[in-house]
Amino acid sequence: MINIAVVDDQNLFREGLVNLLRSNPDYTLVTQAENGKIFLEQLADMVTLPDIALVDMNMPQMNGVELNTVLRRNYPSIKVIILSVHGEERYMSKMIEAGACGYLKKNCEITELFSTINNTYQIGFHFNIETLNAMRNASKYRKQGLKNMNSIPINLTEREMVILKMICDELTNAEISEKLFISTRTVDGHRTNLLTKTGCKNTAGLVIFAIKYGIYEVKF
Amino acid sequence: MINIAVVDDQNLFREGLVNLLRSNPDYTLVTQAENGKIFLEQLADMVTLPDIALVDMNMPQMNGVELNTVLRRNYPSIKVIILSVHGEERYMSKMIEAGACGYLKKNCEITELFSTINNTYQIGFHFNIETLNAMRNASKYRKQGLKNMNSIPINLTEREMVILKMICDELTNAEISEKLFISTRTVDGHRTNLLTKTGCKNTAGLVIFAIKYGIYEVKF
DNA sequence: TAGTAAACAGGTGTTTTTACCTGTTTTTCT
DNA sequence: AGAAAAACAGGTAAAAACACCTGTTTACTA
Repeated sequence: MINIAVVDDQNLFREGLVNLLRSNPDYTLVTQAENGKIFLEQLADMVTLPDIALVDMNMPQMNGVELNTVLRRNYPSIKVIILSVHGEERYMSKMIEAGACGYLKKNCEITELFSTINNTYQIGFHFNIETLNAMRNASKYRKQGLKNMNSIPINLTEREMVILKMICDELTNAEISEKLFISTRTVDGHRTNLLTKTGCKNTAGLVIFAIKYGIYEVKF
Repeated sequence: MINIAVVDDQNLFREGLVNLLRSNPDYTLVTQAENGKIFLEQLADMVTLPDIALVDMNMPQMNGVELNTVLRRNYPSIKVIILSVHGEERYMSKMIEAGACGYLKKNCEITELFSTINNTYQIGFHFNIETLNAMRNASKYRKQGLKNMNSIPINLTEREMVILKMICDELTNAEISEKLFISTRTVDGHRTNLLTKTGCKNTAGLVIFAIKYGIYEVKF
């Protein structure tokens, strides 16, 4: 018998998941909560702690990483499986560093849900090959001198990337235009597009954006 | 049927392992080699490539990591399981970054050897909880290592630091002057001093300098 | 107490960036 | 073949940055 808790702010999804878990006779649902804060309060006066906590990554008040960190410290026996929606793979490594024992996409197969829970309970963790690759990449990026490589939240064209890099190299529009054999007006246009696309105010903002998203690499 | 190769320079251990593998009817030993170099030569004129390669970490000529890297590039279908003696846990994360699909201690149980091989063949990888913890720690260390910023090679005054930070926050001279209750001319003076002291050409250079030396921290 | 560094601030002018336009050509995708 | 996206480039003007000058006040310290 595995004691399970579900922490997710999306009520419909949570209820659905709860029902799904109840359909499996091996599981006992000990509690469910809307966010990390409520869950911690519930834990405080609970007799039997859950073995497994299925925790949504994105929650108001206290998100998955934060909750994960607190649980790791105060309730190390609880194994946390992170639930995420597609496209949040870039946070995988953060999760694992924070102490997650498993990682599941919300659109996974039911069998995968069950096998992840069972494996995590028995072996102590469960990750699929996808998670592993995400971790590998995260390590690689760190190697390059970046703490974390967030994927670029907007679509920059190839040309915009090139010009952004050159801006980071302290080149002026005139210098960039020379190097690329284009008019300064064109460079200007790209620069303007970069500012609007990124939502930055000026050059300083562009440089930070470039570093943040790995477009420009700072040599230490 | 799983095709297996063994690469290990310790002849006795290798022969023992080979016999052990032969005892399992699910496995076919396609080749064995003393080191990475020989193994690569063997692979070159081999008809059926191995599915799994059990590779010792410490080998003369070409060690586990190097071989791993080459295999990953030239024979991506071969899944590498690293064999190591006790006390080499600190290299685990290196292995995984290099593309290892599994990690086994040489003093492990035979059942663990078999389950690792089977899991790696079926799922694509297999790690135990110990490996996972090693990876977690490695990430942590890397994180801390990055905080060891280079010490600032020049003497910036307190005021210059403050203004440099504000420049990184995308503030203009006018905005900085407002916040600090000083004239824009003064801010301008500080900015000029920053440029001459750091040897930068413009704002982009200042931002990169600030990040490089930990004066400004990029939030990821 | 004289010297020095730092913060302050004014003047003047140039260069660069930023912000609006406008449009054409080329490439890419359907 | 037609639509859409990207790269290209011109005009105008204001805002900001950059350069080089001047000087005062304050504080520390040799």
